[in-house]
Amino acid sequence: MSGFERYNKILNLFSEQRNSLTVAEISQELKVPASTVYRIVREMVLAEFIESAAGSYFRLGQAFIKFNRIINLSDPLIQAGEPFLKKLANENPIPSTNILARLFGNKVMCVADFKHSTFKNNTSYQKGRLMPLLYGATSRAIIMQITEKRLNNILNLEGLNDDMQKEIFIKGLDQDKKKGFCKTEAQVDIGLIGFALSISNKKLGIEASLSSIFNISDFRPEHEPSIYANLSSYALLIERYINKIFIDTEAYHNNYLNKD
Amino acid sequence: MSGFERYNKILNLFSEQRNSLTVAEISQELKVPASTVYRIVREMVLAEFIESAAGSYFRLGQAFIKFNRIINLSDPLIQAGEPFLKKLANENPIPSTNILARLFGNKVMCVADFKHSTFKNNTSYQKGRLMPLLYGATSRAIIMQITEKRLNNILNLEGLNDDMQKEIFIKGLDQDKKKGFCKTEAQVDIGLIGFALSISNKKLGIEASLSSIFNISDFRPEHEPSIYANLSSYALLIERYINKIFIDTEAYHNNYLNKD
DNA sequence: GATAATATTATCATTATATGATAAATTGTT
DNA sequence: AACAATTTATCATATAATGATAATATTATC
Repeated sequence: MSGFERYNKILNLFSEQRNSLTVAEISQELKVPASTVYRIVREMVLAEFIESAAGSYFRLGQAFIKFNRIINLSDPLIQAGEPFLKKLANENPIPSTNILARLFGNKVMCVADFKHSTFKNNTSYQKGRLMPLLYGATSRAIIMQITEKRLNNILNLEGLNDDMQKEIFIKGLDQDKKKGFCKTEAQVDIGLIGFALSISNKKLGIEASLSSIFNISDFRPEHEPSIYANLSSYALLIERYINKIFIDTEAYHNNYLNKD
Repeated sequence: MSGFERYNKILNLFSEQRNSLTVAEISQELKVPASTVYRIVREMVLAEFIESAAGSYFRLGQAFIKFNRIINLSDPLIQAGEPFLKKLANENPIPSTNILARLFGNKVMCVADFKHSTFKNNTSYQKGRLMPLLYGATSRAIIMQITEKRLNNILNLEGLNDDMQKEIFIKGLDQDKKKGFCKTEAQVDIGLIGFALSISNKKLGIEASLSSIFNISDFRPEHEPSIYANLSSYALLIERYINKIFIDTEAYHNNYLNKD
């Protein structure tokens, strides 16, 4: 364990379920002596990446709130996409949750979401939550974009090692790719149906998706055309807006440099 | 530069204004050779704390979104306070922004906010934003809680070195402490008036404040009683709820341990 | 599409830092 | 007040970070 990994491993012990830990627990999990963990934790407390909670427990620190805000204000995907999620929700024919997601290691992470007030369901998708890579339209619309080689690596990491199964999965993806959209039923949450389209920007390295999730009980086949129409027009709008941001940023940087 | 500080210094170069940087820029700012910066940045990119953007720029990474979510779900102050902010906003006699804030190093950070739909003003206060320590009711209601010694250190860090000025400032704080609430006009944003109360929990180490911000143009003296009534009842509610969370968490931990 | 300019990675001897066992101090509990 | 648990300090040793330089890779320019 060395470098940033040393710190990251500690941070990654924290989760939704286990949001506070003692030094003894960290020490046990990482098989590192307590004296060493104390030293490392103290450093991170100083930087407010960790904070001490009651009863010798430690929690994630406020620094994450601070940096999260900067990302919200500056991430081109969030900036470009978030304003449209509400509009998409309002134009969908039935109650929906609408999601912008992107790759995060070998998982998919929701980076923006808007749930319509009439949508009654606790979807798994929430901003910041990691989702499985192999299930759900949201994820499929992302991994259908990446190269076969990378996909293969990621699939292995996710535990899909069987060649037969892998081939089936990739064939399914290829079909979705041809169609240009993804549709899955109850793959992530039972009772829900999801539709997704890819969003990408090569220059910015963005491999993302826009998706709408509905209750199966609300859904009728005749809704499908308008769902696709909405998704595709907003996906296009978001891609264009991302491009605009990219160009503006470039201009800003050039300007900044010239002033030296 | 050593330990976590090495990584933290790089992260802290990113800001709302400067949300992407090149290695050359980082190298210049920190006076560290580019070859070293490349190595460090690569590590952080791997951990997704930094990500590469277009044109050899780097940005803050998605890891912050992930950890921010865990904090939102688990921070006792946010958990206890956030649900009440909307209610407070609805019960205030005039349009308002309502804020939960706490100490963050020698600054004050907003950790939750709710702006009423009728409140038309871009307050500086937004979740994750660092605010000045010496100005605004929100900040005063926090620093009035801390010990004289610590306050003195923090005031020095904030550049209030003059003994005379310091004394005046502390006397003003003491008066607010006696009154039990803070009221400031136009100290942070012109055209706004703020009211704040302290929120604390010793066991959890929480030193925070609950505040309501209004447009001066909406405000009439006859509103003041109900503003105070609302703030104090919600501050009390939030403190009690924090305590409940504290007790529940303790019980959970005990339960967890007994199962071993 | 070749060439020049930038950006990124690799190498490696030197220097600096992290490690962890132990002891000491602090804090919390009964 | 005594005891247990948590946290900090110490220090010799092992390990990792540093930065100058060279080698690639990527991007921009003509």
